[in-house]
Order: sequence, then C-alpha cells, then structure tokens
Amino acid sequence: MPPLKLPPDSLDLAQILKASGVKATVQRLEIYRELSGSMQHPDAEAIYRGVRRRIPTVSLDTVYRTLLLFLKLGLVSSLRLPHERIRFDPNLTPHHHLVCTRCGRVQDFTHPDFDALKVPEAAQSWGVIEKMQVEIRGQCERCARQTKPGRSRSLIQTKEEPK
Amino acid sequence: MPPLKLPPDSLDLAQILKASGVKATVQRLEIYRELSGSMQHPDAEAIYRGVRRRIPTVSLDTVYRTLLLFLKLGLVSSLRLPHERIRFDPNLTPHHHLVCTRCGRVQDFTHPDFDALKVPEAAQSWGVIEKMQVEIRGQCERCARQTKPGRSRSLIQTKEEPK
DNA sequence: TCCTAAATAGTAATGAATATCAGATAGTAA
DNA sequence: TTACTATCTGATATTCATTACTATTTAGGA
Repeated sequence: MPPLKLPPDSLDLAQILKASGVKATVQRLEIYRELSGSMQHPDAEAIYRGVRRRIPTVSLDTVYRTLLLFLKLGLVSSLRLPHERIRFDPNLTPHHHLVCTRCGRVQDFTHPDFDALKVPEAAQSWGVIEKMQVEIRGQCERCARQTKPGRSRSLIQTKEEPK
Repeated sequence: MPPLKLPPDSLDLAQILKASGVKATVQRLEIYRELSGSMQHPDAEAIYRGVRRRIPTVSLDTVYRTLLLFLKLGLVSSLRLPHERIRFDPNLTPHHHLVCTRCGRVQDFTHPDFDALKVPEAAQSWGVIEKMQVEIRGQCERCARQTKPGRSRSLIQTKEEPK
C-alpha cells in the first residue's frame, strides 16, 4: 500500500485505488465524489447523507471505513485524527504543536518565524479571532522506527497513554 | 463570567475563579495543579488519575466539567475542541483553517506568509513530518453576533451541521 | 453559624467511531 | 463467459470518550 499523494480528480481515482492494491468499488468512488464536491469539510455523517441519495443501501460503517482508508492512503486529510481525545494545555503563551499521528503524543515547539505571523485580514473579516497556532503532524522518531507502514485501520492507537 | 486570560500561577487561581463568579473548590484547584504540572498535554482521564491520588473520591465527571469550565474561562486551551467530530478535507494543496469554536464550521484560507513557512529543524529531529498547517480559532461572524457570552457547557454545539 | 446557590459524586445515558461476520462483489484466470 | 477467491459491504452489536442527571454536599456571603 504505497503512499500515493496525488490530488485525484475523481476521474482517475479508480486507477489510484487499484494502484494502491484496493478495489475501486462504486461506494468508494461515490464517497470520494461526495467529499471532493464539498467545501464544508463534512463529517462522516454528512457524507453518508449525501451518498445515500445515490446509493440508498450504503451503510454508515462503509462510509467510515472508506474515509479512514482514504486517510491512510493520503488521498484526503482530516481536521482531527481518529481516536484523538481531548487534550488540555495549560500553556497560554504562544507556542505550537508537534503531533504524532500514531501514538498521539504532543510536543511543544516555538520558533521566531512562527511567532512573527500576523493574522491575515481575511481572518479578521471572518469573525473574532481567539488564537492562532501551527500544528505539525507526523510520526515521532519512536513510532517511525517501529514497523514502517501503518497497518492499523485507524491512525492513532491510544493504548500507550500520556505519562 | 468575564473572560480573564491571565496565565495563572496556581497561587492566585482561587482569586481568578472568584473574580469570574465561580467557586474555588479544592477539586478545581487540584485539577488545575495537576494539569499545570504536566508537559504532556494530558487528557481528562490522565488528569483524573493524578488528582485521585490526592482526592480519592473525585469523579471523572467533575474533571471533565472543570476542564471545560477552565476552557470557557480561557484559563487553559485544548488541542481539539469538545464535541468536535472528525471532518474530512479533500484539499491536499497547502492551505489553512479558520475554525469556529461555537458552530464548528471550518473555512479555508491561504496566505503567502503562511506558505513561506519552513519546518523548523527542531521538528525534523522530532520525527518524520507529514504536514504543517495553521489553525485559527475564533467565532465566525454569525456566531459572534448571537448572544455574546458562550453560555453552553461545551464549546461546540453540533446541532447545526455542515451543509 | 446559618443559608442558599452552586458544585460534587455516583451513575446512567449518549453518540461517534469500531469491530464482527455472513453474504455480496470485483478482478483475475481459464 | 464462467468460476474462483480475496476483498468489500451491510447490518448489527459493541466500545469507549464524553455528557447528562440527581440527590447530596459545600463554598462563601449574611
């Protein structure tokens, strides 16, 4: 399951899926079409509602499974990670986060370039800004060292918990 | 409940709470102490385990309620928001997010300054980087217009869903 | 000390996200 | 085309983080 990271126009999604060694089912194609046609960053439920208009028998579980598969293949991204629980941070001074997509651990970092960032005007007109923060996602060294390919269905295994 | 945003050394937390019109209970003080003593960005469960060493009868619900209260008062922040479900994003090109902490809606934005950011070396040595993204949190204009103070227990009301 | 709103403990409920498994399907080879 | 087989799907059950409920206790002012 090689990490293909092309922005797939739905045309060749079937090819990409096959090249990744998974089947190009109608459910998968429709789920991708539904997602790619939205600017709303929909959740699984919203995608489910949309897809069901064309495939009335599709199940919510298939939608979840497919979206997580797309995630694993790098065909889409997600705002928060699967299995990610709420973590709290007492540090109110400006800082940023390194988040491991496998173990979920978070590490702070700071950098002058990041502190110098100004909130763009586009955001000002969007609403009332509370905070701005950079998140870097990846795999911490420890996780990266372990079995290279992420075989699990979801991205975060929460077994090894903080502290 | 005025938004006091001082970084409270646990000494005056009691004062801050009272000034905010809520009671300074031992549970609240201990929960804050537990959180502020950690660099791990712990979740509610981890904080619960720690606090229970000193207050064996504390309940997990109290921990959750207290942390959400701290969030609302701006005394702590959270990595992801309460009630936030997984949202998917088909856009693989570099972009950033405006997230409304009240309705949960997400809007993309781009900005040359943000695109010019380079992954700092500190992050390179941390592990294998997959992506870097800026998140701006706040209230979208629509939500900001409504009843000013956030009265809800949790920060996101998920009733009004995407699309 | 007494009083009362607010907070807590204990527990039940909720709901997003996963797992299980029997039956259906895609893709291949003949 | 047909048959074959690993992969997928749909339906359902389950898990588990998070939130709600309620009787009881407590903080903090009178």
